[in-house]
Amino acid sequence: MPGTRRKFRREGEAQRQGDLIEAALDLMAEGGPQAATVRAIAERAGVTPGLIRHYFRTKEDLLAAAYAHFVEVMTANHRATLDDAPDDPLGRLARFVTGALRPPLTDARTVGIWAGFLHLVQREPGLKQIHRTGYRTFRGELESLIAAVLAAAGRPATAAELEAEATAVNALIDGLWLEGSVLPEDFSDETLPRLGLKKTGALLGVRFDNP
Amino acid sequence: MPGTRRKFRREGEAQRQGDLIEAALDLMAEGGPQAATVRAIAERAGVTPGLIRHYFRTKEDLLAAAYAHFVEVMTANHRATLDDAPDDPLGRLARFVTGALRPPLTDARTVGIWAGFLHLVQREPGLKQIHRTGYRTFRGELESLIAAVLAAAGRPATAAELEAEATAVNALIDGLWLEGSVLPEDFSDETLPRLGLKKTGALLGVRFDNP
DNA sequence: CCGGTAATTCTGCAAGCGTATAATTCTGGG
DNA sequence: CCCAGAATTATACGCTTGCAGAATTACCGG
Repeated sequence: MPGTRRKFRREGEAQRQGDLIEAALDLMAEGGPQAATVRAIAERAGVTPGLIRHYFRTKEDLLAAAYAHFVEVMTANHRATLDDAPDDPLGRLARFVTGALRPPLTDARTVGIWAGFLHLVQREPGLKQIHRTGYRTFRGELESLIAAVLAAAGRPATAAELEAEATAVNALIDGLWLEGSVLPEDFSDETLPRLGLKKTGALLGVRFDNP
Repeated sequence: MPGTRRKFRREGEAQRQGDLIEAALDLMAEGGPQAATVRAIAERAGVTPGLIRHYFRTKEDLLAAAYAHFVEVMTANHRATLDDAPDDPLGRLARFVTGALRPPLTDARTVGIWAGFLHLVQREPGLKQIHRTGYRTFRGELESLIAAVLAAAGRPATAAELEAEATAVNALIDGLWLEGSVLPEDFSDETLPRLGLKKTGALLGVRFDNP
């Protein structure tokens, strides 16, 4: 009975690669590295396992591509935060901070993917480089936003001071990101952005008037 | 040739369980869940795989015990931070914050274990409970330290204010813990505790005089 | 010094893993 | 309309995994 073979439709390379990457990220978010098996990824993408090797030389290649995509999307989302931002430095920093503490940047999926990849990122130099670049970009954006705020407040800062301020605000955001993602039931929707904004003000010695 | 069988020494239950737990945590820190296989754990503990089943009903049981131990040790280390602390509220909070940002509480091993267990903790209610309890303990300690500092400064806080302050300081510590552990080469030994202390002061509106 | 027993090792198994490759089926260009 | 070639599925292999149970060995009490 030759009719038992599964029907399929041909899709473009970009589409299939994208589906596989998305499936890999979903599984990594839900169950960590253990859940992101070749067979599970293929099934989630609506495809048989063999196809993965047609688009990626190895599973590790697929995971590397997935991580790169993840970092790119995160960076783009952070940037998009400033799309409809006002012109004044305080307003821009406020958008950036609050945006970082709302979905899709702060949620269980994001931290799940982050944790799932952590060991792979530490081990593979290629992934570590991707991680560093993404981190530096975020950090640089934060630093220039803070520089503008301090300058507007008439308190220009040296490079070292600026670095310290950015590290602290960065840590505050990361910590709230972590807590809000791991224990989401402890924080209702807007408490995280509000708290992040208020305490960023405390760190920098400025006041954000408008919520 | 019956002499090929491996020599061994009998150890007490506590000793062997402890060795297995330590081995599991080491492997989890180094390579995540993928590395913490039954065979690898046994080898690291200097034992054959079968013995694990003599002391733990299943691998999951061993991992749960390992995670519980990990949380206990972390909690004990946080407490020990206050052992030789001064009496004044500012000094006590300073000890707590700086202690949390130094080894063995802040290092690559700790965050590796934390990330390695994350998905298991989210999935298994038992582990989630252990995590919550550890988190609440840390958080409670921080809250009472902050309460004492604010009271001494003549600025007593409501429960809600206190909770917000503790959440923020907690986030700052967590964020610095994360960055310092994942990118240790970016922070020399004492910058993390110093920065944490200074910025905790900024968050609470107090000054820590003595470094 | 010796037997009983619990700690430990050894061997084996079924399932799942990533990968390789052969066999099919869809689809666009003539 | 059809056929060439690429996209996709199917099958198979060797390895690793967690788990189970039988076989052995170290140690304690007499």
